[in-house]
Amino acid sequence: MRSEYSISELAREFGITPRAIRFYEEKGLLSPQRNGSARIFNAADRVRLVLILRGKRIGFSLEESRDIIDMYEPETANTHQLESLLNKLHEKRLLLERQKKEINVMIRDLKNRKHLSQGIKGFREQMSPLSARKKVG
Amino acid sequence: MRSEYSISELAREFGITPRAIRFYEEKGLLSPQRNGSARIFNAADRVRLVLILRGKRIGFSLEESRDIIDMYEPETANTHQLESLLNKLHEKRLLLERQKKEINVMIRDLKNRKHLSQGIKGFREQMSPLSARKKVG
DNA sequence: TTATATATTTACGTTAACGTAAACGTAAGA
DNA sequence: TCTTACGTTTACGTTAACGTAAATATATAA
Repeated sequence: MRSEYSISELAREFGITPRAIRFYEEKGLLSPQRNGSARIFNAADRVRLVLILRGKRIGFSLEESRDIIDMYEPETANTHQLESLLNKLHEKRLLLERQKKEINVMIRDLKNRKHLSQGIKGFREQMSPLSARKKVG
Repeated sequence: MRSEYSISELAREFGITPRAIRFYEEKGLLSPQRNGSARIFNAADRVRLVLILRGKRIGFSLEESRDIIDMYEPETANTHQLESLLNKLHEKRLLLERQKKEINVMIRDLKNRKHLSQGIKGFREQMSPLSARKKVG
């Protein structure tokens, strides 16, 4: 089994450009060895790249992914950091759940076109309690 | 009940800056009336702003939100467009569900730290079927 | 009258995540 | 030897969604 990869091999495999990979290195998320000036990626580098791309799909920035990657490194991972990362993941999940609910609301709205009749009132109470209260005070 | 708002009133109410509102207008998502040079927003403008902000929370770009807003306009909304918007919303929901699943995987991974033992193999089969097949061919 | 708050337009700055191009070196194959 | 494919570094360009600042106008309260 292969354990060394060129930059274009990895790029092809993951459907990204060499430029992207170099960019990740520039940002400190990768640090492959060199053969002269050419980069040589090993299995560990490859895993890091996988984590970067997974992070992207989840909607993490590269900065956030960096933390995740560090957490996957046995040496670096301390319990406190692990907890904080788990918290971030939980928050992200909550965010996704909220977004999903909002989408469901919109889909329902559009399907029965409620907004044409009582939409505005609905919006008021749902999204801007301040203005709803303004009517009273 | 109020039916006209200044730019700063809306800004305060929704916790955004006047600049943001002007920007939305610049992008064609709002087109309030004017009193001389000063903008005057009515109830309909307000609803559009609500939709913009809802779109943002869902994770839509302003361009995408523009479509949504148009869809909420009785005159503009034709059945075909409505269908396509619903499709976009469904896709977005699918994306969110996929992201949630990936997050759950990461949380589980981190909790029992599976990646330390069989992590790399797991990644291969899960994320890069091409390379998994490469081992055979 | 001066200060304060509000409004406008114009325009340059900022962050993220690369894209794109230039200028160059190297190795393999026809 | 010429082309092709791959690699490098440097550096400017791009999109999105505003932030920030400057210069200006207007109204109102002290």
